[in-house]
Amino acid sequence: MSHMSYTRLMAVDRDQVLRSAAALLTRRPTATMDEVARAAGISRATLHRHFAGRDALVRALESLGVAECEAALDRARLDDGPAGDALRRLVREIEPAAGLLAFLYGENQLWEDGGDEPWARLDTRIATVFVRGQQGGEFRIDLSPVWLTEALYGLVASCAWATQAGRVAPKDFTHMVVELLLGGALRREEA
Amino acid sequence: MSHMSYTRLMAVDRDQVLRSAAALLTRRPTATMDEVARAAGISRATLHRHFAGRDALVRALESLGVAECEAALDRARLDDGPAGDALRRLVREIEPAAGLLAFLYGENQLWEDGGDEPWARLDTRIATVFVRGQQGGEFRIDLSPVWLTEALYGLVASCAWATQAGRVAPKDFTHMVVELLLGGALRREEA
DNA sequence: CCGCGATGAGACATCGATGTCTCACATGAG
DNA sequence: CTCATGTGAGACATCGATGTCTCATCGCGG
Repeated sequence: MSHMSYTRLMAVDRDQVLRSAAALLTRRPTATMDEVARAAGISRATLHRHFAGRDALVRALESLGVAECEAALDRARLDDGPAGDALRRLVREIEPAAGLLAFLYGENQLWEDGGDEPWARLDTRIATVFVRGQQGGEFRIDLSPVWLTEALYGLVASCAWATQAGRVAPKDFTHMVVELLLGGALRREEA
Repeated sequence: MSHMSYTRLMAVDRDQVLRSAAALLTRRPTATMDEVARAAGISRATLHRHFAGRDALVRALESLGVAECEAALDRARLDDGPAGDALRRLVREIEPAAGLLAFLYGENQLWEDGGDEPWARLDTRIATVFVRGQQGGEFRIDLSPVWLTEALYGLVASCAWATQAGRVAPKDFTHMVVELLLGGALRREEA
């Protein structure tokens, strides 16, 4: 069976190529197809056999990012317990994908026409947590769920970049993002 | 005097070109030099007479952004009164430059080697406010001033993009940024 | 051993953006 | 009026990245 031989002889794992591409493009968003190939340990020709072009590669990375986010959302069990705790779990689960997310976040700002189709479901699921927190009296209602969702993406990306630049310790990632998003910079009143 | 004639005959104002370039690149970061020229109402040749190349243009925009930020910091009187109020004034004063800042913020993430020279002084001035707030017991101390500074940039850029995408009302810009940065999503205890 | 299929290396054309140049035109100073 | 200067329009070469192609090689199954 051709499928059998394909599976067995394919020396390079498509998913593995995708991972290394994500790792490289996270650090250098403008990396060349040739650099991506070398980073994956394959030739440019083989890379092009897996992904028709740069657009296809980026779209594949987008799918990967969306999938990892969906998985993180699932693991975070957003509907359980207090919304604040749900958010903490979400950021903790999403941290491993933060670099990839930051790359895709920056990439999306380059496209005038919002190609947001793959992200719509994700946005909705996240915004739902904020809505739940607001309705339960846990979150303030003067910050719209849409903005809170956007701010979450922004803080994750910012912290990922700051981490890569050495301005934030990797071990503090979750704490910095979640505590700022939930509690803000002000000290809580010692009531 | 050649200087006289230069000043009087120069139909296009260099600063005006810079402004329109900022406005365009804020919306479409990948805009062509030709598009930038047309947006400024001049030809590509004239644009190139003012700025040696795209790099020079971007660097000029960076200088403009830094200058506007410095001016905003001055107007905000960061050393006066409670640090929280200083932050509110800062975001309010910086809002007009938010689009340009967002463009430059995204642009900086594309360059592997941090060309942070122009921003260092700015970062320091902003971080100083957070330090002051922490020392005065106004801000929590588990979020580093460096991260808070980075988060401020990130939230400003995120809100600028969200505003452009129609996900946040322009009139809410300052409130959304400053309230999230200072207070976070959680409701304050009704102590 | 033979042959198939995947790979690597490289040549090649293409394409978009950029930088440079020339030339004609318009406007204001003298 | 005449000339100088800034400008617009366009041609032109260049450069980097990309997409496509060919060919030799290697590894494994038959």
